Amino acid sequence: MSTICEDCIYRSYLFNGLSQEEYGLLNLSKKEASYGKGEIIYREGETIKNFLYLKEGLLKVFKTIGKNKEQIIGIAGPRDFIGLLSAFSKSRYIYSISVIEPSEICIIDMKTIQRIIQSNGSFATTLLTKLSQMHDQLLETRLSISQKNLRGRTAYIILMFAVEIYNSHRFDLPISRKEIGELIDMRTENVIRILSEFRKDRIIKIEGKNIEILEMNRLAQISEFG
Amino acid sequence: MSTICEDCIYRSYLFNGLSQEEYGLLNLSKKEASYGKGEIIYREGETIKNFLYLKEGLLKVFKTIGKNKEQIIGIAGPRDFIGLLSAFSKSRYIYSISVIEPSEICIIDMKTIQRIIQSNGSFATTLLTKLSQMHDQLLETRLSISQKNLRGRTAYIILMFAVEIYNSHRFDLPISRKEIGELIDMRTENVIRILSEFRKDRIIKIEGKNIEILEMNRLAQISEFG
DNA sequence: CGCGGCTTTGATGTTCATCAAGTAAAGTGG
DNA sequence: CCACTTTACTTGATGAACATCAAAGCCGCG
Repeated sequence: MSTICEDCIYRSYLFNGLSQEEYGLLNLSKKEASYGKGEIIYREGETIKNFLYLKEGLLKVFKTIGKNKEQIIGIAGPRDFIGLLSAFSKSRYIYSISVIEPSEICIIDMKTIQRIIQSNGSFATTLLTKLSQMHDQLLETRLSISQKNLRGRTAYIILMFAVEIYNSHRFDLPISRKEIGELIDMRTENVIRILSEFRKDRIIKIEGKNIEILEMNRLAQISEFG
Repeated sequence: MSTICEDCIYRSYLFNGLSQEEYGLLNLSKKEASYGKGEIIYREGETIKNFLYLKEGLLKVFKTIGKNKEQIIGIAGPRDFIGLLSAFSKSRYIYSISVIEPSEICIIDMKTIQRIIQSNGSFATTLLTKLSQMHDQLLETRLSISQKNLRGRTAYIILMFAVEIYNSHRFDLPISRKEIGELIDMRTENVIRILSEFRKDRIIKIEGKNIEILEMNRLAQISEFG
């Protein structure tokens, strides 16, 4: 029950305006796959063969450092391209990807993408734009985090989930306290401590994984500089 | 006394294998400019009109944070593309660039680049690769720095200058202690303190701006972890 | 020659990591 | 399904790493 790319409601604008022939290539190459919580989609070091597009779900992009330690680079959500970061610069992935929430992924052969780049200049330009935007944002996030103190980082990450991922002032944290720490360079203990502080200060309500933001403005201020 | 791109000995491999017509476009559009120490090439926020290529010299890529505070993102050297980071994702620069060492820059109209992307798929692919590599390395550097303690960061930056920029175990630091701090997220005082430690431990010789690495291996170990 | 920015060292304070210890929750195998 | 093990969560106490403050010498530049 595979959708035809031309008619796909999840389709990224990246694939708008292709020729009939190019859509044909896409449909021929394209596969779809479902992944469950905790599954690894690929590991750092594996050869890149495909171009991956996340239709639905939530993923974690990370690196393994030493033993039992992970550095989380970012969270990928619906309509994100995955592995695009290394797809053109390396032959092997530089980060690993695992599933946070059940995900639907479109898989397109890299050779097909290469062929479309060759035949379609607008596609190439749009891809350049997309890639640049992703990289910009990742770097921006890192620079931003490294400037903030722990309270600022914690506020920042709560806002990220509320605004960018769930678009709601109330949501369930999809990751553990430990993983939050790995994402914003903090120890687990401090993530917990500061979340508790925010609760005591009545900036958020928090019960297990569930978070409700009570004072958006104060949170934004703490994130900005607190 | 402008060189023709086809014959340019500084030419990046990015421009290899263009057609006669495409070289024609390049030569028509291309300008060259010299900049002296301390000059600002462009500021964060300015509209992007050109594609810049550094033939010779050394530049500093940075962001202004608050008042009198800068975050240095990286150092650009010969054969680097400048502003490529924002060129495709934004209409305005997101970082500023200033000159550390006298520089020679090639200036090509963005429209010309766009036209070549349209007409030449290989060029598009190579550009995608180049852009990805630059971004990868920047992000990698940031992640790396954030994992290290201050001694590790200081060792890392000395090695970066020695290996990537000057390719020599003896060189003059092109930037101030303060700027080193802005590059690797440290206070000026701590940069100085740790450089002094390294001297006392006979890992480096240091006299003003001049640095000589005495124990490359120990420095590498400290950078790696310690 | 004097002002402002860079460099250096020492003293002090704050922030955050680490250690420890206990409870709760979630897998796992019999 | 229950006992068991592991992993996540939480709080407090302690110490190390780093920022901040202060003061003085140096250097380049108008």
